[in-house]
Amino acid sequence: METDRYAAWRSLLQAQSTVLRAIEADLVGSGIVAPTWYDVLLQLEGAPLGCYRMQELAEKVVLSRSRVSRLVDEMVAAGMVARAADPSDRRAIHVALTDEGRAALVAARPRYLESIERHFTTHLSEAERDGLVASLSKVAEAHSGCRTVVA
Amino acid sequence: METDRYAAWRSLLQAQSTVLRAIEADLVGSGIVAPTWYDVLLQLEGAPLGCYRMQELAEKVVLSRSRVSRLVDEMVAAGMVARAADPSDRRAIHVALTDEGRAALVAARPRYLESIERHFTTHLSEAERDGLVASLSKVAEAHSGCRTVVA
DNA sequence: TAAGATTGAGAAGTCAATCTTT
DNA sequence: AAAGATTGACTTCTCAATCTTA
Repeated sequence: METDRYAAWRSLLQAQSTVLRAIEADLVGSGIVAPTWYDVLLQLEGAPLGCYRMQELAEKVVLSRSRVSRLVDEMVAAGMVARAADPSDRRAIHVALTDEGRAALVAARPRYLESIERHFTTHLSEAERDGLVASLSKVAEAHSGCRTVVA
Repeated sequence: METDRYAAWRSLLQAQSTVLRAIEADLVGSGIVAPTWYDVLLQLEGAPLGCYRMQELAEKVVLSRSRVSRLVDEMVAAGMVARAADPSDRRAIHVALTDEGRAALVAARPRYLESIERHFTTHLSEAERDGLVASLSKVAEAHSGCRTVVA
């Protein structure tokens, strides 16, 4: 039935926005970096070479390149990250954590983990979590090779 | 492990944005109403009494009241929906589909269903879809009673 | 010409303040 | 005073155009 095949997608949209709002409400005015900044810091911490090019970072945090460009502007001004030239390709620009950025990440992490735990994770069993990861990864992977679908 | 408890949430964010972008890319320039409008039309179609108050509509489509207020402005101008006074409470305003809105919905529906099918549903088994709905509904329900957590 | 990053213009969305009715 | 809707000022985000290097 059409409705059933559509239901999973609706659940996804509904759940994400509900939880996201709860987390934001949770953290507002706490002195902790905002979700978008937190995500940038987190991704950079996990970068294999310690930094990403702007474009890579944009993919990781799921924002447009232009948005990331401005975000990095602000975060550089706040001392959280630093831009660096790539000697091998002078078109590219690397972004890396500063000590201050790493400290902000460390300070924010427990608050975010706790909030995600409380508003999302705790409502699911281990099996349900595993199921979500398995299902949603399948969806995401199906798209990873599709940047250019048509020849 | 902390990372594992966090993984399901990350999957969710990643999958939603990936699929949403694919759907939008799919439908751009097709003459079909944009996703936000489609969602409004869809919700109004499903309204038990054929209409919603602004506030109810805002909850359904997961947008702020102010955003919905402006959205409805535009959609009224486009002839898709109509505002109507509530005789029993003159503070409230009802929004309902017009014939034109219903026609736009009917025209758009197969395109949206097909796109959601192709970018999302088709990648999941029936069991996986059921699992998603079950898990994510639990999360959403856990929040429905939490509008005012603290006394 | 292509790829990488940034900038300009504007769309989409939010919060706080306001107006009206209860 | 409180609930429902709208408005004003603002943040967030995107697309298209541009600049620079490959």
